[in-house]
Amino acid sequence: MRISQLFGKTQREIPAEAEMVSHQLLLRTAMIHQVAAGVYSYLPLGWRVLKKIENIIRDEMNKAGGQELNMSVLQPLELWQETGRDQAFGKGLFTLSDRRDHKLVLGPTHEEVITEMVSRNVQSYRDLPLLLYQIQTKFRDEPRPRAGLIRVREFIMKDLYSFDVDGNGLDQSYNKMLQAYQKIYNRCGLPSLLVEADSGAIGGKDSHEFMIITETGEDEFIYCSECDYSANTEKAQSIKAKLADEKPLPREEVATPGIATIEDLSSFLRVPQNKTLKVVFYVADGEFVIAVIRGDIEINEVKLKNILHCVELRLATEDEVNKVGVIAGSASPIGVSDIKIIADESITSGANFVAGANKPDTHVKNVNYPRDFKVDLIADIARAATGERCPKCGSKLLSRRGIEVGHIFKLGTFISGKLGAFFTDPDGVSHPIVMGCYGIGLDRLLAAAIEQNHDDKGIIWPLAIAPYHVYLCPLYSENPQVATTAEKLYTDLEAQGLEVLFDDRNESPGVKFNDADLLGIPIRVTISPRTLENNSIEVKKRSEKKSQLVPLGEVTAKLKGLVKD
RNA sequence: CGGGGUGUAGCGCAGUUUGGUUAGCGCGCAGCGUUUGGGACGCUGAGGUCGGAGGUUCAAAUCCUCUCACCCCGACCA
Repeated sequence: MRISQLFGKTQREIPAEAEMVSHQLLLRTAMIHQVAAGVYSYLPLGWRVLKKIENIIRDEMNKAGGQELNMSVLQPLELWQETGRDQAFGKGLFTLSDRRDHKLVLGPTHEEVITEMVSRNVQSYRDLPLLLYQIQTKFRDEPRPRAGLIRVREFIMKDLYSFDVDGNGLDQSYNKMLQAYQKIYNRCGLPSLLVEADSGAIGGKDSHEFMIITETGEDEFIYCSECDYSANTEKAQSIKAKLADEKPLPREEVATPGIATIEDLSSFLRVPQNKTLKVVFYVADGEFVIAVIRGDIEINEVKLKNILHCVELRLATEDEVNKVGVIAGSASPIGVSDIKIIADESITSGANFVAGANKPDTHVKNVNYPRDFKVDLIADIARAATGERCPKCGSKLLSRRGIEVGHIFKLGTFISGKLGAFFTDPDGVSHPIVMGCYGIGLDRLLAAAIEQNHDDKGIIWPLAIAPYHVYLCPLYSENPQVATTAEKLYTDLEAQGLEVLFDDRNESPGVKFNDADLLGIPIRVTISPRTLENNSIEVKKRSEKKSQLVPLGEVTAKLKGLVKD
């Protein structure tokens, strides 16, 4: 490709709206163009990268035994109502009405559609197992699209669905996918990490995410310093150090004027934060709920949501809190009887906590559970944190940030059961098909690749997903020898199957080199009168500082070798 | 949805507080010339509904009201 013909121009300046590096670079290299919040178009360069990622994924899916198909983007809302997942997805579903006022959704995922289709085509255990997938645009009306391609409302996903006769079969399919995913990330040049995850709105039991580690990632995960345990923070089991037992003392009210936060309370009363109780108000599907946890620990709302089996969980508003009659800032589970109270396990060890008094500007010392208050349920609703003990081996836990670039789920039978996808076993007995689903967001993987592979000059593409292999960069191209050498090399390299971006512009060396670095093409080939004096050209890898002169006769072979590595 | 912010040329910005002539600057773009191993220079030129609507005023990018879009922080997730 000649740069002079390429649609899309590089930009010197960082677009004001872009904060994340991948977002900035995607815009500066003209790989994407924003159409609306969380909606982007791809320009040729970006689309090439996406296609490379797509082909790697397709190849690995096929190798794992997957069959590619393509399903409709439009889906009847009724199908979602049958599984109840219209509720779970809630406002995230893009819905529309047709001319007959039939409600349709733009597919955010395809469990319903594929299961319905599978139910018509699978009757016997002999038809199973099945691995079916597609690579297709998905729509989710995200509450907050952000960071360029990291979180968008329209995105390209590879979604594979597995259908098995039993849990054993599901485990095998799941493992196949797990390994295929690892191969995909490796082939893309992106080391990934497998972490345990919550299954969220998709549903199901076991679930793992694939993380690409970057400090700017939006997900935090916990991992063990010794063993292989790792989990998304929202999923990670939290094992808090137990507090020493003490003799329970009599309750005692203290005035705490103007004290509303745990930090203030702790310093005002000179009590460590882990000797206080924190109370947080939520509304779960319309029901007011109180969560109680030790003052030094954060509540994990994903766990809380799962325990409450609710669809929507949000913090209660001030009005709602007032209406219920608890006093924000001095709230307390003491004496509360008609509201559901969920408490974290952390309140069961230690004694003589400081808690609110449900009176303005007043707290209570020496509060003890269960002596002083009752709860409806004790559970792990705590956010795991660095420094805690590993639930598997007891070693110290650490945390890192990353970008979730893949997520796999053991769905089980809850969708097939509801949609009537059954098979008959060898004994003639009917069973629901056991399902799994496996997703990769291609756009996000692209963004993550940049997030992980860049320097202050621009992108450093891993060879396998680079838009082009070679940046052909003639300097002083009005020099006839430079021009003819460049043209010939361009033709030769393309004939050899190398993908060449030919900077045929009449620009200064600085402009060309800077664009080469910005675009991040893995190999740069410079031709100038200076190199031609030595009957050679200069070859430089984007990932390295050094360059080397290569005799003209050896260039093609040399570059072919570099691209193979 | 709650909190914070920004909308002026393709991009980055100034001007808005304190209303006042033809709305500026840099980059980029077009033409000509000189240049060229890390974002060259000169000259000439094109390019604007100042996000939108309404209002106040002799006069609005600037003040008021409403509205839209986008970005950032939280709930969501590939």
